[in-house]
Formats: sequence, structure tokens, C-alpha cells
Amino acid sequence: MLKRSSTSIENGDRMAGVKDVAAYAGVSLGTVSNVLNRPERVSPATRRKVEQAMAELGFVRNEAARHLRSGRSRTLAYVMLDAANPFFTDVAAGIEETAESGHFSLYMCNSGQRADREAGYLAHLVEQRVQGILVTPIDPEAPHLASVARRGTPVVIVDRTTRDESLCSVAVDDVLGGSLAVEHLLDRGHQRIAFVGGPESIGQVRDRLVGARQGLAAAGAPDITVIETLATTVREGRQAGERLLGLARAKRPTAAFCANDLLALGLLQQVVASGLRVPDDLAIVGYDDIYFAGAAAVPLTSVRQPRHELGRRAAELVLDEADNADHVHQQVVLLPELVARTSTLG
Amino acid sequence: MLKRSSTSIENGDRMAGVKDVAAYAGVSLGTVSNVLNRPERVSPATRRKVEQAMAELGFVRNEAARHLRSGRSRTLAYVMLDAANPFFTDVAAGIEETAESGHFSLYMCNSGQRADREAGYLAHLVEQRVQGILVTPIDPEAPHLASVARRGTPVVIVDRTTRDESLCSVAVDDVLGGSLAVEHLLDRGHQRIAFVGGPESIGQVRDRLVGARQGLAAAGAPDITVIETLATTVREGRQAGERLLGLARAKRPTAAFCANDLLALGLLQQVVASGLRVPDDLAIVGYDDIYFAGAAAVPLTSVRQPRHELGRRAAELVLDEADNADHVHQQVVLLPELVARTSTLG
DNA sequence: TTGCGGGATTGAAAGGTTTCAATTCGATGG
DNA sequence: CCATCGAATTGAAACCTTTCAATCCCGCAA
Repeated sequence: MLKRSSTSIENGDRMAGVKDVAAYAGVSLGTVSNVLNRPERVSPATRRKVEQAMAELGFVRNEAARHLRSGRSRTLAYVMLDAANPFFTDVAAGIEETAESGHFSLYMCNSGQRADREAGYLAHLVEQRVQGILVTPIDPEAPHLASVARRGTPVVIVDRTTRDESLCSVAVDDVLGGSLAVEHLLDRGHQRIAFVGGPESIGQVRDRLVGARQGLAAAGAPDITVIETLATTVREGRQAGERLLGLARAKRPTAAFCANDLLALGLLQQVVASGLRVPDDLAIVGYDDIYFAGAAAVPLTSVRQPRHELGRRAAELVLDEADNADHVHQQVVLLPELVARTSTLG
Repeated sequence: MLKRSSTSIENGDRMAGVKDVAAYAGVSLGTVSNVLNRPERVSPATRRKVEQAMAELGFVRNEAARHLRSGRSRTLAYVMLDAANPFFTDVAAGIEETAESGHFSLYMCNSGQRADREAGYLAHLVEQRVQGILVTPIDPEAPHLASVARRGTPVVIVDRTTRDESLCSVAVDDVLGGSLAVEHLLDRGHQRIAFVGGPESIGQVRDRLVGARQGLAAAGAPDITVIETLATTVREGRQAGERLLGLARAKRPTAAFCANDLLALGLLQQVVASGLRVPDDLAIVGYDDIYFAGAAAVPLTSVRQPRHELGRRAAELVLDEADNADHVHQQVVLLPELVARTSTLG
């Protein structure tokens, strides 16, 4: 065994490969591979020798070669819509939990609502031959999603449904969520209710409004006042607040249902800043139940999505599709739940 | 050219490779590769033929083989401390910006403050031979970081400094940040100031407190009252609020400097809930200037970290280290900045 | 002594791409 | 019509690992 004088890790030029390890340990290539992949088949003495050689040479498996030879990698990826939104990072945490227990690593990519970036990441991930891709797409009907799946990489749509039966999806029933919010407000005695949200091109916003209207109709209450926003951000929520408060007092809604918590937080701020009280002057219901909802100045009533489970179920589906030959595509729909707090209870 | 009758993408068994494309297009292997990598060298006619073949066979480059042969991949990775903290996702956005302009993809991994997960991801990424790794480590002095770098994958520490000169790092001067916060409060006439934060094992918390003390000492003001917390969360902030308000009025601090915005938001809530006014009864300064700081019930004064630039600089360093032979390691320190809002201005 | 069983080890082949030196082909100039 | 040149194309080698059939070795039973 010829020892090197250096710190034993350095390698001047090239990184050490199995071949180097084999030579250094005085065994064959195959044996080194066996130590790596089926250690029980190699005698303890040899194994120790090889392991020491690997340590001394600073050997690191080359994943590219490894998986070139033997099928697939142990990596999942989640392409998320907006990494800055706590909702999606929570979904990611759920995915990661499942991935980890199956000894997979999870790469997260952020499309940031940009279609070109989404496409770029998908292409990169397919080239990388990841085991499966989870994605919250900008447009769930976009053909490139299905085409990735058809090319052999399992794809699961997260937090959106798709009509395409060749894809799995896991979503939360937004229509139901809308109904829940409105029913709660009706229960609390409100009749004039506003909906704050937009643009309607966002599927979730659309569905939540539909649900709200259904709830009202079922109760025979008057239709909802829609205050359309340009995005679902705190800033837009504040502006919606201005518009809402500008209405004549007599016909001003006594409650508002917001398409998500960011809007609700903005609205809340604006209302409080105007000297009005929540919920006495205006009750507010948000959506998502992100962490900051419960931590707001007036804790927000919100429709909670089981985001952790959303991630978990999606990860399970993608893993099933990856290694279960007779996998059948499913469209899972989870149920939301209303969390009542001060902003409607007073 | 024998056309298939199917939708042209399906391939029953195996995914199409360059070899299949070559055969289908009636050219040699090398030509297909040229179309892929040096399209200008192949005649337009041939190029079109090959491109069509690729489209019809649904050919997707095998990144593993590609990079096995030719050195490296075009991927960076960021191992972040806590994906749920908006601060880190903003840093990630900065990294991504630089990565994208260099035609790199960015994979994000979340250690979630767990050392084993951090180690797991680092190992996976090295095996994957990514071009470079950015990491906000749990412990910046941990030997495995330097050892990854020594094995040949560039590593840059983000939002932490390290004594190890063999690593690059980009951080923000937390001591200065602490001074800024305290000086602002002194300017506003406060003398009895509290520091809310902990545990001290977190480097940032320690540094910010040190800076605060320096600021006070320089002004000849009395020492700071430390209210130690167990974590830097909203919940802990609320509890710190209880303790703070429990102090006898005469000796109760008139201002609080919090180690981060989550703590500050919790403190704010607790104070408001107790019927006291911010900033009249208690002025509050936070740290990080996360989005929700400006959007709080009482907009928070906060020490802003240039988190976008943090990410950008770090990404530039890692790219430089990756392809610039005579790269020299640097420890970059950026400057924080105070953003004054209602919570101290009244 | 021979034959045999079985665990340990070996070495060549395969996997899909890129690279590069070598070859082909057509055109240009003499 | 030949020589030459450059552009286009080719095909084999290399990248690093895993797999698997083949070989080796040793002890043990016959």
C-alpha cells in the first residue's frame, strides 16, 4: 500500500474513481463495486481494506455514471409556483417528509409564475432523469406537462386539478372551501358579503368564488359583491380595502371573504388603519391559513388547506407511479376546513 | 424515412438515444451530437433532418451520460437553513437570478436546521457533481463543509462567516446591524432598551446583541436588558412580550430591539393585545425586514439585510470558483440598513 | 486422492453521450 | 483534368460505474 504524503484527500488532477480505489486496495473493480452495493457479499477483511482506500483517496461515487449504468436516480423534484409563498413551502415540507422516508432527495425549483422558467426546469429535470416530478403548474392544461409524462417521467400535479386523465393530481376542493367560508359568515348573521380576489384567470380564485356563490344561493341570501384584484398580494388587499370602505355605509358589506390570506392581511391592515374595528365593522375570512394568519394583529379566520397532506399524498402518488408497474392515475381531492378566529368571532 | 404510425412520441420500451436518432435520420452518431452541441457546423439540410428525427422519436438528452463524458453539469444548488423563512427564499431568489443569467439551473434543498439532512444533501449533491454548492449551514465551522470543497466542488457559505480561509463566504455585518438599531432608538430619545432574542448559540443573535451593546456603550447609555428566547419565532416573541410587560412600570424598557422580525411581530401582537400602544408605550425594532414586517398592524421598523444581493454575490463567487482557475477565496461582508417605520416613529 | 459445493472475487461488457482525429466530398484554381 | 482545400461527416475511444457469468479457492465428504 503506497501511502501518499499529502493529507490523503487531495488528488492534484482528477477525482479518484472506483478504478483508483481498486488499484490502491489491490483488489478488482468488481469488488469495490460490491463493497459499495452489496457489502454483505465481500469478506470483512477485504471490505475494510477497500473502505480504507476509499477514505484515503477521498473517493466519491459518481452519480452520473452510476445511474447511467443502472437505470434511475433517487431524486424527486418539486417545481413550485412561488417559493416566497409560505403555502408552497409548507407543501414542499410535506413532500420532503415522504421523499425522505423513501430515501429520496428532493430538489425544489421555483418557477416564480413564469411559464418559460417552468418549461426550462421541466426540461432540465427530464434530462436529469429524476424519478418523478411534482409540479404546481401555471396552467394545468398546458400540453407540455402531459408530454413530459408520456416521455416516461412520472408527473403529479399539485394543488390543481387537470382534465387530462393521463396525469395524477392532488388538489383541495376550492369550491367547498368557498362555501365553508360563506356559510360561516351567514351563521354569524352576515348577509351583505364581499368577495375580494382576482384575477379570475387563476383557477383557485375562480373556484373559491363559485363556492361562495353556491353557499349564498343555498341559503337564499343576496349575491356577493365582487371586488376584483390584480393579484393575490398584501398590497392588492389594502387597495381592495380602500375601495370597500369607499362604499356608502348603508350598502357596505359587513363581511369580506378573501381569496387568500395575503389579501386578507392587506384588507385587515387597511380597515384597522381607517379606525374601524374587526370584526364589529367588518368581519374577514381568509384562505390558506398560513402561519401569519393566526399571528396577525387580529387573528384571522381562514380556510385551512391540508397542505402538508397535499404534499405527502402527491409524493406517494409519484413514487407509486415510478415503481409500480400497474399504477392507475388518480385525481385526489382533499377537503378544506374552516378555522374560526377573532376576525369573525369578535 | 420510415414513419411510425403512432403519435410519434411513444416508444414502447426504451427511451430513444442519439443512436436511434442517428439511425432514423440516416446519419452518423457524431452528426447528431454536432446538431446538439455545435449546430453551426452541420449543413442546414442535415440539421433539419436530424431535428425532425429527434422530434418524432421524442428524443431527450440523457444528462447523466452527457456530463459523464464531458466534465460537468450546469446546475447549482442552494442548501438552505429553513425554507419556511421568507428571508431565505428571498436569498434564493437572488441566487436564482444570477444562476439564470449564466444559464444554470438552481436546485434548492432544505436542511430545516437538521444537521443530518444537511450532510445528506451535501453528499448527494457532490455525487451528482453539481457545479457549485451554496449553503447556509447550521454550523459554519463544521469540517464537512471544507472537506466537500477540498474534494473539488466549490462551496460558498451564505449568511454566515467562517474562519476557514479555504471557503468563500458572503454575510451581512450583524454587529453593525445591532448598532444601527440601538442608535436609532437612542436618537428617538429612548434610554432603557431591551434586547429580545436567543438562543445565544445562534451566531446572528450573538452578533446583533454585541452590536447593540457597542452602540449603547458608545453613547454612554445604560446596558441593555436581555430577554432571552428559546427560538426566533412569533410564539417566542409573544412570550417575551408577557415577560417584558410584567416588569414594574418604572423600570420597564421603553423600547425593544428584536433579533428578528418574527420575534418582533410576536412581541408587537402581545403588546397591542395588552392594550398598550406602539410606539408610545413601547417602541419596537425588528431585524431582516421581511415582507410581513412592513405589512404588520403597526408597520415595523427593521434592519434590512440586502438579501437579494447576498444571494447574487454568493452565486457570482461560486461561479467564479467553478470556472476561474486562479480564483481567490473571499469573505464578503455586506452592510445592513435601517428602515424606519411607524413602530418607532409614532 | 478426487470431486464437489459454495462463498469470494474477477473481468469484460454495457449504458448514452461527447470528443477528436480521420475521412469523404465537392468545389475551386491552376 | 489534376491537385488542393475546406467544410461536412464519420466512427471509435473515452467517461465511470454496475452487472453478471465465469473463475478461483478452500474445506469437506466420499
